[in-house]
Order: sequence, then C-alpha cells, then structure tokens
Amino acid sequence: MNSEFIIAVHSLVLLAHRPEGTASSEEIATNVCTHPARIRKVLGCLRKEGFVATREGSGGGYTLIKEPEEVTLADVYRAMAAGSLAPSWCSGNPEMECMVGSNMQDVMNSVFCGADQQLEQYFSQITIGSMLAQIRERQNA
Amino acid sequence: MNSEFIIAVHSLVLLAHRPEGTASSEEIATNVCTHPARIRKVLGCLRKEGFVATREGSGGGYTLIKEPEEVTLADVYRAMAAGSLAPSWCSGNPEMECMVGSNMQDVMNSVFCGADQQLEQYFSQITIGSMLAQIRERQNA
DNA sequence: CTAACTGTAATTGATAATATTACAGTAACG
DNA sequence: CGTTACTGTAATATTATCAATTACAGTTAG
Repeated sequence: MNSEFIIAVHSLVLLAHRPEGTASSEEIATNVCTHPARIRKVLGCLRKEGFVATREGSGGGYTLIKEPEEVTLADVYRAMAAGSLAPSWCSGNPEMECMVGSNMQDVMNSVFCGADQQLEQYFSQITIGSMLAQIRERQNA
Repeated sequence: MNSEFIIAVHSLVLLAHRPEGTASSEEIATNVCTHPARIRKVLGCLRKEGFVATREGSGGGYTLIKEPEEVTLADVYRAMAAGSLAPSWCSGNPEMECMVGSNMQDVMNSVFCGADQQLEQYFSQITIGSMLAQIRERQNA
C-alpha cells in the first residue's frame, strides 16, 4: 500500500477534528510525523480531487470542504493509490514459448484487478468521520 | 503486495502443469524470469508450509504434493505475505499529545487488519487449479 | 567419486521511498 | 508599500528496500 494514502487519511481526519476544519502544512506535518513539503504534495492532490480547499499566503492552509461522514476511504484510495496492490515486479514473459510462463502476467493481472475492487469495496464502508469516532472512543477508554 | 507471493503462485501453477508435478529450481527460474537462488528460497518456504516436497541431490527438484484445486491463493497468501498490505511507513506517534496523532497508528492498523481479511477472503475463491484453467482457456482463444 | 541438485547466507547493484533544501508565487496585515 | 507567513513545485540528497548474483556446504543418484 502506498504510504501517501495513509498521509491523506491522517490529514483528513486531523482536519475533521479541528473546529474550523483548517490547518497549515506544518501543523499537519508535525502531527503525521513527516516533512511539510510532503504534506503539501499530498494535500495538493486532495485539493485537485475536491476534498480540501487551500489558501495561500499568510494565515493560509488547508480546509476540509466535505462532510467527514461522507468521505469514504475508497474515495481517498481512488484518488491516491488505485491499482497499487499489484507489485511492480512481474513474473513470466509473454514472449516465451511455455504456455504458463507466457500467460502468467495477464492472469496475475486479472487476479490483482479483482483484489483491488474487493479492497475498494471494503474501504467504502469506512469514512473519515467513523475513523475520528474510533479515535475518540479509544481516547475515552 | 509481496512479489514472493507472485513467485510462489507462478511456481505452483507451473508444477501443477507438469505431468509429474516436478521441476528443478533452474527450470522454474527460467519460467518465472528470476534467479534460481530466489526460487529455492521461496519454494523452501512452500515446503515448510506443506505445499511441495523437495529432493536434494542429482535429479532432485520440487514436487507439488497437493491437489491444484485444493490450494487456494489465500493459503499461499497466508504462507508468504500475510499482513503485507500495510506499508512499513507509519503516521503519527503514540507519544504525542494530540488525540489524533497519538491514536492514528492503532486505528490505521485495525483498518489494515480488516483489509487483509477481506483480501484473504477474495483469494480463498481462487485456486492454483483455476488459474491453470484460465491459462489454458487463454491459450485456446 | 562425480555430476546435478537443494539450502542458505553474504555481497553487490539497482530502484524506490523519504527527507531536505530552495525558491517563486500569493495573500494578510501593519 | 514591505514584511511575514503561507502554498506550489522541483531538484537534490539520503535511506531503505528489493532483486540479482556469487559462493559454498550438504545431499543423492548413478
């Protein structure tokens, strides 16, 4: 799994937790434990996909512009990491003579496409809001 | 996803395709397109898990000792790559003060545990035998 | 005894992931 | 205005991970 997916989810949960839904890249970076430049890159992507609004300049930052309960992890997954299940490494080779070796890439690919869909379906049941709720439960326990 | 999972699946399908269910690490490596030493490592693991038998010495090699239709990708996944969905990279830090940052690792972890189970369930519907059948279909088409 | 194997570990090389730095562009605020 | 505090983006370094390769001890058939 793409670690940018994790950063995106964490950032969205943090924004949802903020009363105004707003934070700067530095605040988010501190919370996520990474570099502000990386946050800016990931949240720039989330902006293009319509999850957050950004304001440049002094006092600027990132604002969540969707209801936390309506943003599913599947939405985030599609935006950040779709198809990332299959490893870059590939077995077999379509050019070879052996029936198994020459067809394996295609068959393996279809297996991973199905897995990706399965994963997306699972993620569609989890929202940014429900993750925040889980965190609050843990805190109270 | 772990690429050893792919190597394991490919190797098992190849063995299933062989009349005697047998091949040497070099034959498998050629078919998979990797190095024999890597095959030996992966299939050594499959031996420990009871999928194949190995014979050392001259004329030795690897033999499939299960029915291809009864070996599911979930079995292989558990043996080779269980829990490999979650990235090594971790966001947040349990030591920090912020509720979100300090609990994110745990919550994220539970999300990925669920995803892993989901994936395993999907893989349990696919067998080495069914993959070989798919390959044969493609070949005929 | 030799040839053909597996088992395993160490080393190297390649690639990808992450952190860091740098700086241009933008907006608030005095 | 000019200064300060931000984002956007790219380039560069640094690490970490993955895969190939090499090496060699142990095993078995003939």
